[in-house]
Amino acid sequence: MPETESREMYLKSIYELSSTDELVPVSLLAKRLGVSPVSATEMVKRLEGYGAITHQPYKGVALTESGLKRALIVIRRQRLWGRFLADRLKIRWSQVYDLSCRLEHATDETVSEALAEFLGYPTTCPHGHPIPDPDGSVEIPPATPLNEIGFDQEVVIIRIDQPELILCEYLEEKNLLPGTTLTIIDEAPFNGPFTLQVNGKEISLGREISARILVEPTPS
Amino acid sequence: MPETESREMYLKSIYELSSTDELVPVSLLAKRLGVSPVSATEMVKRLEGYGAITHQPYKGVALTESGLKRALIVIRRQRLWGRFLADRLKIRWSQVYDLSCRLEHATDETVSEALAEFLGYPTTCPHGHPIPDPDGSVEIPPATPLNEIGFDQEVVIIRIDQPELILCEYLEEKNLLPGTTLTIIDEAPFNGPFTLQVNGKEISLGREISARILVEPTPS
DNA sequence: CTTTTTTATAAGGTATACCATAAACCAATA
DNA sequence: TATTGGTTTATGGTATACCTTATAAAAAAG
Repeated sequence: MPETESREMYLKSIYELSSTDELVPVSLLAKRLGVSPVSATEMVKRLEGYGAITHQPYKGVALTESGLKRALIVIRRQRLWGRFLADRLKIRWSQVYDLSCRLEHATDETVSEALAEFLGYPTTCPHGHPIPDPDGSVEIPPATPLNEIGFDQEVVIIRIDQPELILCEYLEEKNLLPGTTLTIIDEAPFNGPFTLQVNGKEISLGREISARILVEPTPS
Repeated sequence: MPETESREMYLKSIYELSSTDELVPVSLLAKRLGVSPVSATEMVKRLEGYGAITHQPYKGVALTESGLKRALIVIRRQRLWGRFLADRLKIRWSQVYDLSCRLEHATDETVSEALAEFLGYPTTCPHGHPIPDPDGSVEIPPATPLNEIGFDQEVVIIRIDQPELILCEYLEEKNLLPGTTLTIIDEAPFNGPFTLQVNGKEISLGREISARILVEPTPS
């Protein structure tokens, strides 16, 4: 399979979207990549032909072993670049994901391994995700979506799932970054927003966003 | 004009090839980019339509003012990445040009300016070429092709023109890098190779290669 | 000045990756 | 069970960027 940027993006997106569920609906994939469902189906067939994914019609797609490895190698590169952009170049946290996404496709093994050494083999990206090994293996530290946490439980943000630009700009403004400590102090009815206590301030946060914020109880 | 990788490569190549002559023959451009003359002509027409280059049929192409600026911005990015790869990642000198060439297209202004600051605003790339300003302006320090230098004149290598992989691997092996001091001690007849004195050793070097090595007399 | 070489153009094709529209199909629900 | 809605397939189209083959035109060389 020739490694094009488009194919790498599909594999990466399937990986990111399959974090919760087993099968990723093609429609969801299409929405994620900003293409029509027809285009996504086309590409899904191509990737299936290459043995990178499996497709259960009307159900969704999943990465094969080799597809998963490819995805994780791409993700390793993006997360290494993420660290570089954030830590060394002092690029704004919210911009890092999108910018590292462009660099990941222009990076081969020589560069990514030299970069890893240069950075001192970091273990997580600026959004809190673990950086896979060069051979494409990761262990994902357990964490709980913020919307599943009860009241008055002090938690610390571990990572942000699917950290797109708009979400990150919002979180950056509210200072909800990995490492931030917070407590849910109220919950509006009818699936309304949570009220959080963060750095002595009260913040209102919608359900959808809070599902993307993964936390764990503070080790008190 | 949408900035595709291919277009950026054409503009960059035209710039690099026009260092000596005014007009770059389309055939030369085609050879440089590894495409057929027909394909190069097609692209030349497109770029002319965008106002990035001018084309004098049967003569060659030249960058317009805006095309030159675009080319120099791309070149700035490549040369900054070149410094990063060589100095920070310790990538082998001969590999740097090709690897930085991939990164240049994945870099926007935010990243390239942050990179410039991180690197401490270097003035030359690892091959000795000056790094253009962010607005696309350069001054090229004078230097003489090695094949135009007389005998027994001690010179120092300033830069390597068109530093492709194969050339660089050869030069790296022979230790002919920017900063190296050498003297031409002999010249074979019928356009045969030069004999150089480098680091106490004698080296034989062909004419074509020596035309790519730009030097200046050592300030003795 | 003619011939050869180089350069350009014309015509037809390939591959990737996207689009819209319409028809067929499955699944879940009313 | 029939219908609705999401999914898939089919068809035809776009854009980029490459290819080969062949012809035409200009430049250089004899």
